[in-house]
Amino acid sequence: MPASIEDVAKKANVSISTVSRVLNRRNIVNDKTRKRVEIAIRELNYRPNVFARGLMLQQSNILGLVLPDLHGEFYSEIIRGANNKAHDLGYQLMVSSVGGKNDGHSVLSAVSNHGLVDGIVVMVSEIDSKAKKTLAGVTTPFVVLDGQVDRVNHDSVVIDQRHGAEEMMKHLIEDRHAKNIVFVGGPKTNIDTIDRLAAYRETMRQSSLDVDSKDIYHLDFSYEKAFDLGIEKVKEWAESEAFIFAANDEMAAGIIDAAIEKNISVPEEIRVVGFDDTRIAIMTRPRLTTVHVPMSSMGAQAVELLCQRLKEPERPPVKITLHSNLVIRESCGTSRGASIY
Amino acid sequence: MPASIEDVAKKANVSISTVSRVLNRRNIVNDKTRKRVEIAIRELNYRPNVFARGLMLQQSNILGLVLPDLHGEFYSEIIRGANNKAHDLGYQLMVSSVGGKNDGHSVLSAVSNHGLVDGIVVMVSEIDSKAKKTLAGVTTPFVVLDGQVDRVNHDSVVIDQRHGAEEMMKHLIEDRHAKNIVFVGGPKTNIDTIDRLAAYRETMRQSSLDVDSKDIYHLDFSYEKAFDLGIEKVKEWAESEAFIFAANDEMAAGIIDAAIEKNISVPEEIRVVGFDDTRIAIMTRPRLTTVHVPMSSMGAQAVELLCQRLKEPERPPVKITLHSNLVIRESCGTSRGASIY
DNA sequence: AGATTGATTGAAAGCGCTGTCAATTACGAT
DNA sequence: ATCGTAATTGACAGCGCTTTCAATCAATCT
Repeated sequence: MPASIEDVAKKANVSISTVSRVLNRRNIVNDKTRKRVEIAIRELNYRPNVFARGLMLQQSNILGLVLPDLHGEFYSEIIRGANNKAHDLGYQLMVSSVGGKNDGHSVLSAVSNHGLVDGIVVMVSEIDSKAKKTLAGVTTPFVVLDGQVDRVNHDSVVIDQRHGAEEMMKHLIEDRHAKNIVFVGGPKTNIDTIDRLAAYRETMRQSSLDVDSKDIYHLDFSYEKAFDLGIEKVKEWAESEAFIFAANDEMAAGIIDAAIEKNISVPEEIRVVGFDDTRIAIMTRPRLTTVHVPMSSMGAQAVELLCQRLKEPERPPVKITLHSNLVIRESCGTSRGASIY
Repeated sequence: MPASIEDVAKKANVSISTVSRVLNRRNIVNDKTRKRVEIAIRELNYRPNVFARGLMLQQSNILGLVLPDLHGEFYSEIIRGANNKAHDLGYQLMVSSVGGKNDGHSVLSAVSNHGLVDGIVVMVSEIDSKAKKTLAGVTTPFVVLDGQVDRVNHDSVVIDQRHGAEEMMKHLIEDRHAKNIVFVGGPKTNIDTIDRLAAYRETMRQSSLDVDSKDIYHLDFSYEKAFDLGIEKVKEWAESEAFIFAANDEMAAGIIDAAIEKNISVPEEIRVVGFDDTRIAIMTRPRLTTVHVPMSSMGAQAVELLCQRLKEPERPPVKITLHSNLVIRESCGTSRGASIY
């Protein structure tokens, strides 16, 4: 139904080769003929068929983005960043989620081996050996986002969570004189949780503070679970003058709300901090002291890196590190340089 | 580089036709040959080339999702719903945003005329004549999501915002005895704003309440702008015993926080309600009375409708209406059947 | 004028796959 | 054995595009 290159050629009274040339390397065709062809193209509303083109060129100008999940602002910001950058660079983005009902590996291989996408940005939140093996089998160029794929010699963009987390811990300990810090993390196997917890332990050790394993909780990053935990523990925490370091803003919000529910005031009686610096952080009262993670940049940088790789397949792998940093608001005591939003 | 159908044929000692047959209609080929071919396929790790296939079949199994924006939970939930459904039905999803730097029309036409996607879900938040014209030029099957594309005879899924909004207004007026309701909407041309405002006006009229045009504000759906407005107006609103009907939860949250900032208590001094029932609604204190909009269903249903259309191109257009409904929490007075989350 | 060059164009060979149609084979019936 | 029929397979023509490679033509040079 749609016009083909042949239709254009007939209409413009040239061969399809010529049409193809004005499409791809317009400069090498005579001005007059080019004009004729261009008019024909416009009149027929002609668009090259992606498949035919892809078949010849073996490329689609489509990039894949594979995420562990699509839930929450974290991922949606990554998508946004990736999508904008992709468009800027002339690519389309295909988003897939590995979580939920979809079997992760099947999705990944669908996106990749398909041969459809020119490259993939993969975000793996839980690196197990299976995931590594899957990754190893992927023939399409890809970059790893925020996954510590150890020893895998690949392009990657990671956030230096350690830095932000340590900054936060130091703030709690040095500026706020915290003695007792409770860590509320996501699942044990989750990469971000592992990193943030490592920073927690390390800083505690450096400051000669004991870490009681009872002070470490593994939830699922959700407001609800954190709220429930808060309801149960918040009194106890208040008595022990605890600081709560939640591994994301949502859980921090849940704990704050639990405190309010239990008539425990924040930051006077307990202090709560978050991670990610999502919009939630400015919507809680008090606003969250948290660690800013450049979410949309992550997506954008990963796409950019991927495109560079596509241009220079032989280039040695690059690792881009994005920095996270402390943002002080009010959920952890009188602010020093607090930002309103 | 990757194995082609010919490689498989050679390896299995059959013709490419036979390989193609085992790929597509396995039953019509002899068991023994089929086994041979299957082994060859596995050994070569063969995957049919999407482009070649697409070229023949003129279909890609890719669906496009075009959104006005990618910002915020509303869209991310739609993506999630659409993505899951698409996968369930054997499709891949390609997401595009029309907002931001991307010129909307170019994106739309890129996604559509490209011929890449088999169908599109388009969400248009601001229907102007230009948008309509663009839509009219799209040859790929598409369904319109949440856009009142008047008189355009198309598959569409819309939310019955009117219903939810009216329910809300009635709740305010009848149960809460509101006399003075302020409407805080998004941009004037935004479809959702238009609908919600219409319901507002209509209910006010029915209840013989005056609507002062000074009580209608058009912001941009953001927390920040609403917060600023709140800071300015909240005292005044408290004095006039106003109810604030915000057109989304984010703005409602902004206003509540402004009230807190100004030491005005919610819901005692002013009452604020939202729209959408995003996660924000349970994170504010007090929690938001709001209108629940089935966001992820919207995405899912739109995709499902689109796939049906692809199967039956000649079927008369279908319009699916999703219902929105009032969710009573605490931001508007003592709750009657309030839910905790 | 005849030859050489460069600019411009067209013809045709695929890219990897599907589907049509004809050819081959197997097998039971005559 | 011979035939008819059904089951199975292969040859080949495209799908719409890019890209050599050769052909054409005008312009320049000897």
